[in-house]
Amino acid sequence: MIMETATGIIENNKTQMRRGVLEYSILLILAKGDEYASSIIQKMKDVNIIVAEGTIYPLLIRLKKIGLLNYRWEESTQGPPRKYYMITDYGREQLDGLDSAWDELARGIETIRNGSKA
Amino acid sequence: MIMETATGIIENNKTQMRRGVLEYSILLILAKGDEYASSIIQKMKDVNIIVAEGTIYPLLIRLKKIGLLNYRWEESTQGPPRKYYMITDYGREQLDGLDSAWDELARGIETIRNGSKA
DNA sequence: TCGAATACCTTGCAATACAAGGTACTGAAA
DNA sequence: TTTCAGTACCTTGTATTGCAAGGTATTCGA
Repeated sequence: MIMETATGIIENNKTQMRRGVLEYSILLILAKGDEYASSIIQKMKDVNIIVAEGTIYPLLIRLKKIGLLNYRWEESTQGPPRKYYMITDYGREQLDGLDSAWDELARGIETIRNGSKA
Repeated sequence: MIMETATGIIENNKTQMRRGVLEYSILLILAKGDEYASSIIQKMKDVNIIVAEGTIYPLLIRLKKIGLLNYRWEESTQGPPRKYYMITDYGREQLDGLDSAWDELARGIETIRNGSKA
């Protein structure tokens, strides 16, 4: 049984909000250059979007499966080999659509926030 | 078995993005004035945030249960009585937190989008 | 009295984020 | 040469939750 506390509501919602943009931000990051899972997690953390490993690995596999991403193995001198993901042409197409979706959502929220008092 | 199609990916993600801001937008709407479920759905649809009835009713009940909302019954000349929801003081407090959470997320996405090419 | 419009609500399914736990490689210290 | 710390990969099980579908009740006009 999980208690819902004051900060819990906020935390919970932050998590919810993040969920919605997970795939979007991964594609955004990979559109700038190839990255491996751990570095994606780090880049997202840098902008306060927290993702767990258990989230990112299955997600990358899924995005690969539906053709948005590909990967290649690359040796590392600092540990085990890294799986570098890259975005496909198809992935870039889809990313365009997600850009629009995000803009639309952001506009929608903005409208509700600032809209006339009825 | 559900096939994932090109538009399906986008649609799916739009849905995902919406999910994250569902509670937030409900609180935003109710912070401006009392509304009943159907009118909330309509107001959200007006800004292209689509919500189903099966989503909103359980959600309003949940938000009431954790103290963010209250409601009162009001007669209608155009059908059955309406359950008008209103935001509580506690709800307003929490809404402040959600405002920040949204701003932070929007900033994060913006940074990833426009950040230096590295 | 029947249907259309409006409004409320519940059930069951499917999607999915994440905590927790696990494997394996490298390099350096003991 | 064994052990440990750091890095990187991955899987399993659980809990949450949005929504399609189905259901009840009220009002009003034909």
